[in-house]
Amino acid sequence: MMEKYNHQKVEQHWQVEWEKRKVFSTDTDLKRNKYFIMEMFPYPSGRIHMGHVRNYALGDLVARYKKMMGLNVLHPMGWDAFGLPAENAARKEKSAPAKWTYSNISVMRNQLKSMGLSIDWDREIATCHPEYYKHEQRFFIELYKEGLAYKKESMVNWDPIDQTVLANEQVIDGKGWRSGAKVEQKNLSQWFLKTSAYSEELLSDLETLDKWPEKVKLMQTNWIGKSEGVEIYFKIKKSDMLSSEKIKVFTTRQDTIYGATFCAISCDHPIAKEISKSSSRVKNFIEKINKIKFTNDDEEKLGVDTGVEVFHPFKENKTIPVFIANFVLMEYGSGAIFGCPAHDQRDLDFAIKYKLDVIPVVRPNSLKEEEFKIKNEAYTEDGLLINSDFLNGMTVVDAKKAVSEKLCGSGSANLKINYKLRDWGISRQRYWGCPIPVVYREDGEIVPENIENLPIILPENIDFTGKGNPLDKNEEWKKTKCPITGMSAKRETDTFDTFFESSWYFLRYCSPRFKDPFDYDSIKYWMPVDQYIGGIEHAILHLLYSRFFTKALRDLKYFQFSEPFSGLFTQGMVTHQTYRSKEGVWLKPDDVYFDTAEKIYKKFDDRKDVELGRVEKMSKSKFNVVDPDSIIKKYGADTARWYMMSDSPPDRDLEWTESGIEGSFKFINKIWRLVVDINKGRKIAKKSRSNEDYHLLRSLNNYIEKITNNIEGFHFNKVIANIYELTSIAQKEYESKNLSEESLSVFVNAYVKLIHPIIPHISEEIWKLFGNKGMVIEQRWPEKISLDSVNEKVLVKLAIQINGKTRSVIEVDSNISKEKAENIAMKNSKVQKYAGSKKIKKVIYVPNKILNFVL
RNA sequence: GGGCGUGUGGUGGAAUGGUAGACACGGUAGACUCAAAAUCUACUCGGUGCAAGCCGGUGGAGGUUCAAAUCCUCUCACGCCUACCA
Repeated sequence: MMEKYNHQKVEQHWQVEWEKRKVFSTDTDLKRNKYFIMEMFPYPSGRIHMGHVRNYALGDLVARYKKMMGLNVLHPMGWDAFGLPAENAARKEKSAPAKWTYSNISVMRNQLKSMGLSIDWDREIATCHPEYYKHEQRFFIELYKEGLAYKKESMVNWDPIDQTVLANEQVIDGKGWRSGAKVEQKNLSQWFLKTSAYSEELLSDLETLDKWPEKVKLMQTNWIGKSEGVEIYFKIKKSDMLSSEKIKVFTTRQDTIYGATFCAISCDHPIAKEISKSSSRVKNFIEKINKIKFTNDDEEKLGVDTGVEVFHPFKENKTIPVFIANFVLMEYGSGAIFGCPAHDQRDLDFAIKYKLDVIPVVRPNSLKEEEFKIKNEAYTEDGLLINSDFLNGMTVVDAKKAVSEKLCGSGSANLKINYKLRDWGISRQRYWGCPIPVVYREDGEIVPENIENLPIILPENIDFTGKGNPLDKNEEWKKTKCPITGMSAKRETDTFDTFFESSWYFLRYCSPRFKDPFDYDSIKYWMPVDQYIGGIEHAILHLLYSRFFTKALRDLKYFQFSEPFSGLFTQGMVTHQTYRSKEGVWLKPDDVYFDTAEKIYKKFDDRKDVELGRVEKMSKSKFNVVDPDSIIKKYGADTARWYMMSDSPPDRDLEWTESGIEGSFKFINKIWRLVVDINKGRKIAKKSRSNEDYHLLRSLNNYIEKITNNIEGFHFNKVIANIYELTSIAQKEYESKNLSEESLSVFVNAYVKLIHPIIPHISEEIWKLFGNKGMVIEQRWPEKISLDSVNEKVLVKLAIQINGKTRSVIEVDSNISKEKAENIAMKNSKVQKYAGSKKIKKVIYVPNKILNFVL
């Protein structure tokens, strides 16, 4: 009886061996080409989940493959270690955030190691370590000095009971997630980074990222939101209420200026504030809007006529009313618009409600002017100008140009490019984050710390029993001196947004223990990252901030390149079936069973019917989580890795099924049985090759090519299919033919390398079983073996079609000529039957694929 | 409202203009076994036929082509992102 494959023993053995022999340690080596691959680093929540397993299995496959291709591979790992959960745990379990975080890291590090990843653990970093965050404090000071970091008033979500600032996702239905109190908007002075200074570059450089998914680039493009238009100044008709003389309005549809029947400004517009001082009607309206802003998110348009009027820029003596409207945003453009109801749906809705004029000024090309009427739908398409004086008859494009020229020429407008992208607010009123290195002096001055004084370390003696930010209450820590004058001062108690840490960690991997932020030569050698792999949920924020950071650090002269990640891959989620009771309560998979008689799922306890929920992303609240740790223990890391690659393409969602993992497990064991068998058999086999061997060897060559191409193309599910096929061929050939010792060894030696990137442990074990020296991971990726195959023709299947419909399949020599193929096909009975005496009009021949007779 | 994506067997998915359903899961039957598990073998899109085969078939309707899951037009459904961005 054959010994069963013991995955626990084997996997542990090779993990120890790899570590002992420092196989994955890397160093700068200018003589070799580098390959920098990394996956998004995890938040140390306590345990890894299946999403991590998929992410790291994917990356590890590529990393091992590239290493075997002879590249100098850097594959590091770290921890995104600051964040709110550590503080929540501190409040709940009375454990210090640092202690909680480091203990989670050590658990998760072991879990990741049990996956058998080819990580250079010597480069491990944790962002909560002062030796990491001191560098970003330095960046902040340098950015501040360059004017790229600044302070301004900004609204935050404020929980009045917990006395704390809430993140957007902590506000549920306008209430604090923990206290349930109604969330208020509070104006706080906060730190910002000037991402907007790089809007244009962030947008235009997307074009250089040809190894990024189009989808991600599109999402970033939309987020940056460039729009070209004009700022028009509307002169205000003399009014007692106002000191301002004009209202600045941004538009991209200056061509519709003759259709303007009102102007609208935001509630937060300075003019609105000024009017509200003298008009109680306006004041009441603004207060009402501010109240319903966060409770009522439906899009009802509300406005109030301010009584102020402005002059139309082209129609002499014609005035239009100025409204304050809830749909005009202060944060975009100039916080004021002109309303052209005929050609903007929002303006039309507003005009109908407040009985304002609707003047159509663009008509569709297909309709005459008399036929064209605006009812409840604004016309936003292209067309020809009407009712517009000197613009009549022009196209939209020409009219835009004509209006811009005339208005700019007279000084009543400027060309203007607007971006939706706003500056990045980085202040968080939190303890567990990187302290912002500035002090507030007694005399009111804000002074950045001296770089020599860094790091500003988080205090350890903290009290989490109270409300609010513990740093703010820590008088001892807050008390300091001005680094320049020595005058007494107080520390900034806000900490950085955790996206700050993740915006540059890839750079730190290049020289993780260097005294300064970066060792220039290391950065120059390793950067940019060749392949970055992670979830699509970071398509905008993390990836955009990292791109911004890279450009900002470049401008601080740390290096010369502009983009951090030349290749990006976004993998899909891991999903799982959900179950719910008739009452709609989520059920654990263990609590339900399949009743084979009734063909329905039922609950164990009360035998009631169970409804199959949707297949959804694994989440604790839906009870559809599978724990990687127990899977790895039960089936082994190779099985888990194999399953992660099988079935679904890596960019799509992968559905976790019990039968799927079982199937993978069976296959791993099948591989083992087969190679053990072959190893025994080869010892009594004939020595050298004969005709019988060629089918196996030719298949091997064929699959070396397929597998290599599929790895290069990230078609890992197809790689899996290829290996299934190749294994099955090997098994059949071995059992049915008298193969030689030489070809069996050649086959297994290549096979073991082909499977290595996916299932490295069993691959090493087979390598050893066959008496080889060293390790598979140190070998070169297999190339096709040379075959003196002259003695056997390569036969291919050729489909014979009549009028494009396949009627027969013949086997021919792969390099057969068209004429020869035709001759053979013509004798085919099927062709005789269908073609008969009919005339053949045309013959289409695609070598090795089809031969089509058109009748 | 806007943008993007996806629709192929019982299921996950192959095929990116050239034999639709590779490979896997599940299922059915058989071999081995006292029995079960494991393993191995065969079959598994629908219709029809003893069979060789024939017919239909990639959400739906048209079109281009010798040939369409693939390209074009319209349409339906689902998913994701985003949202009063002037």
